Amino acid sequence: MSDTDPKATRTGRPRSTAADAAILEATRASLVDLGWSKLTMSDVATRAGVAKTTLYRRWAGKNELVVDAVAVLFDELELPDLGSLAADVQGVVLQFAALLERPEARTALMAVVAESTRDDSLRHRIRSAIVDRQKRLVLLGRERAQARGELRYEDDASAAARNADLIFDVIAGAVVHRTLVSAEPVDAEWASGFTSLLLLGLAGAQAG
Amino acid sequence: MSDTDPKATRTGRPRSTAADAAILEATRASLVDLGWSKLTMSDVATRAGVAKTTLYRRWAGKNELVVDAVAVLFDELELPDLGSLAADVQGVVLQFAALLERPEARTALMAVVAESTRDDSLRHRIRSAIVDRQKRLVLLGRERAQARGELRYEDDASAAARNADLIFDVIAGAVVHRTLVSAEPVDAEWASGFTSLLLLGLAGAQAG
DNA sequence: TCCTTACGCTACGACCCGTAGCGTAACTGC
DNA sequence: GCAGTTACGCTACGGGTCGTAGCGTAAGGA
Repeated sequence: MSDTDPKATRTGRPRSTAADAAILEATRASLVDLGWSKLTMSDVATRAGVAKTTLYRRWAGKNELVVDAVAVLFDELELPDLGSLAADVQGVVLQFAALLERPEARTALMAVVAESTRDDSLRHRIRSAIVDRQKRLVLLGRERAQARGELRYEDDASAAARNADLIFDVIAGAVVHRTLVSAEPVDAEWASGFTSLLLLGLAGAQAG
Repeated sequence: MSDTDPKATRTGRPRSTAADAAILEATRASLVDLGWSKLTMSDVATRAGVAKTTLYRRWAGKNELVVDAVAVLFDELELPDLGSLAADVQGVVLQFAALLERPEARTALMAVVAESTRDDSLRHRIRSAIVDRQKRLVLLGRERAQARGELRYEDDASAAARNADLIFDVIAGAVVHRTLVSAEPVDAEWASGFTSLLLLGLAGAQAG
């Protein structure tokens, strides 16, 4: 988690895994009740039933703690095969939107990203704990679409990687912006319109 | 700004407009030097050469102050007519990306959006001070594209409005996500790929 | 049994918050 | 001019959080 030594056989009393779980759970609960800005280390410690010093033995501060506490939420995202690229896109959009409806995710995601603009190590932690876990859905969806014949297999591997990154930023960015900046709901209608735009383009979607 | 009474002829000593400007300037400078999380009201007051109480007479707190301090940056965005829809899209993408390169914008934008998830009045302030000032660019770009014959005029006004909102979220969301979450540069190459995707769609861009 | 590490607890200085109180400054209406 | 009104700078304050240090105790490994 925050250890530098993942598998070293260390002597002494081991860290309490129960405390780990209690702290992360307490952090999510505190995010729901208080939100990012009013969440304090003391409050989390009290909720988790541990001493404040125990938190600081595991995490450097609020930023790192919250990233780890929220990261597990993003593991819930899945990409069931809905039979077509359009259906897959719409499905993942609605799933991601449902995740962003959860108050602990809403308040934490933008906050830690904001912090990460001035903290490289935090940015890397967010990337490995959150961002990369979403990106796999794009890669999986593309594979399926290629197998169905909906998309070509790409020759240039680096161009293909750039393209996957682009699509990832477009999908995730649009949903996040709609939900948190515009602050309007991502419902089936919006997801449908977005999917049309993504697949057909601006002119194509207007014609269709 | 934060006054409820815009034009009433009020008696007494007027608020110092020099102090207003100094405070907002000091806020941006503090954002550059310290970032959102380490910016304090005391620091801003010191930099601006005013008393801390003067800040609180104008703004309820850090959130509102920073929104106003950063909002003016978004007024710099323009949409010169570059002759085609593709060029206009690419132009606005690069402009917005350049804005997000500025450290005061980077660190402030996500932070205030995160705060706004638990503060309705702050969300409205962000909307009127920042978001709506970007949205006009989408409306203007569509008008031009329609005049050129690149896009149809839409019959249903509400559908047209929904569509503009969708496009706005896609463009702004993608650029923000690329810049602040993926933390990779929005250069001409990326802007070009994004524009192709937006105009032609997933399959169309791959073919072109 | 020793050794090592984790834990809970307490206490601490440092800092920031947001407000109150005061005397002074600036502008308006009579 | 002279009141009346509002803004300003300054000081001070209680309340809260931060992150750390020190201590005695608990829980494993050799």
